Amino acid sequence: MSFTRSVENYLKAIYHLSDHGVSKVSTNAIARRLKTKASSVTDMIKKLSDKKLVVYKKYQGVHLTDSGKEVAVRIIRKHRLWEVFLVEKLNFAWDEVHDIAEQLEHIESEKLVDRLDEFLEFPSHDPHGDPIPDKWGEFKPSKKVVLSDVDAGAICFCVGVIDSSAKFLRYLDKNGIALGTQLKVVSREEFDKSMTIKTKGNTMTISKLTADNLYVIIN
Amino acid sequence: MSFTRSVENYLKAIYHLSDHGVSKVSTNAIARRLKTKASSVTDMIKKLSDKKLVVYKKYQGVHLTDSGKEVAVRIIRKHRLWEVFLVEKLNFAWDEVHDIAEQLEHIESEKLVDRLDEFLEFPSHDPHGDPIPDKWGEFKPSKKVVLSDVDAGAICFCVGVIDSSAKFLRYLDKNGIALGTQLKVVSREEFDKSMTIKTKGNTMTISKLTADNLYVIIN
DNA sequence: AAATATTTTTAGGCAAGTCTAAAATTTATT
DNA sequence: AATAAATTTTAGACTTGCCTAAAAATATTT
Repeated sequence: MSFTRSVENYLKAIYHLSDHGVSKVSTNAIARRLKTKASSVTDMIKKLSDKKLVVYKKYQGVHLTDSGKEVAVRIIRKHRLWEVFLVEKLNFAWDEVHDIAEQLEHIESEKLVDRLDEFLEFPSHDPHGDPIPDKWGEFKPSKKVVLSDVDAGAICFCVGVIDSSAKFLRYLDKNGIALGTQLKVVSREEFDKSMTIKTKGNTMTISKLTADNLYVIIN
Repeated sequence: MSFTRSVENYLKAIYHLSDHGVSKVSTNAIARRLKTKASSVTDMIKKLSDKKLVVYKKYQGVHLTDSGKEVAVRIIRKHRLWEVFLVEKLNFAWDEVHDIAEQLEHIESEKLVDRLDEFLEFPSHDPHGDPIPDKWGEFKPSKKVVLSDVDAGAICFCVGVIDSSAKFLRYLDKNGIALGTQLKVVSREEFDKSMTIKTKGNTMTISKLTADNLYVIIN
């Protein structure tokens, strides 16, 4: 099965808007996300419905069928793998890669995707900390959380920031925290909610503000 | 300037058919190459002409303008860089990469192309031995020749075969000749046109038939 | 519950790119 | 030079995906 770029984009949008294909999505929500008009969305939804990629009842919104979900997940897998490639291999910053990955995700070749996956050593998450589905469309269980929610003793790795100001990034850099940095939460201080964490190089205490702005994956 | 995929494909086809944009190309030749109908080609040619990418006179064929040539070369650069990536980094065979590169060549991002070029260490030729234009659209001077045309003393590297039968490829493999293999022509025998060549590993004599079927680039 | 506002759908149109069939032009052949 | 053959162009139609404007359905206020 091969679909047009547009069909793929609609399915991906619906997938994201429906919380992994679970709930129903309104025409307007799709239009907003794809920067198109509601009438265009209605047109396309009818086509998707004919192709059995979504279930549609007039005025009631849509939801993905299993095969629609499958297509969406395949696109997401490609998008995230390409993002890893751009950041890890071509030294792009993690905030530069989205638009390029948006194009690369439509390249058709299963062999290419699998080879890329292998080349990147089967990454479990993209540079934004979002999980990468495997070849069979399965997501690894771990999920992105804010560092301040992590219990003492846990080992995790840094996958993203909320505050992406130059100031904050510089602060992290100075302290040896970067994308992919492994860290262990040594202890948490009840009083001011600060945390002591240990990286490969050193141990340090960070403020609640810092911990609130760091995304990590628990190993 | 950004063009549709279709426009890019037409320009690339015309470039190849016109011997690097030099001579005029007929409607039918383009149709044959793009597996489309002559009438479709006429339609598109008019649009390309409106955009000043080709010069067109009814019934007289087309040729590329400078800006048409520029666009074509940019696509060719991308195509060939991606081919190198697929072969060198993702371990594709050189005869598997064309269709995938055909898709990748349309990805739009100058930064991506330049980073890829750097990542691949500025390759001068693709896996088929065709030269890769640089960032400014300039081709490196060296060109692909048949090994039997190379003078004694010259150092070159293998970039392709004419006979791509399994038998021939196996023979080359057995003798340590592969894509990218450096070799020096030690001497040429007038009598039977055989050649003695030296690779990193060993020195051997090859028949005229073999030398006739190997493409090399002279360093 | 009626009136109003919002959302969604329909109807009709447009641009890109393709097609077939027929007409125009050029090229080759007798 | 006239005719036949091949090439190229025109004319008209189709699909995909988008649009605007108006109508229909649903949701929200009063």
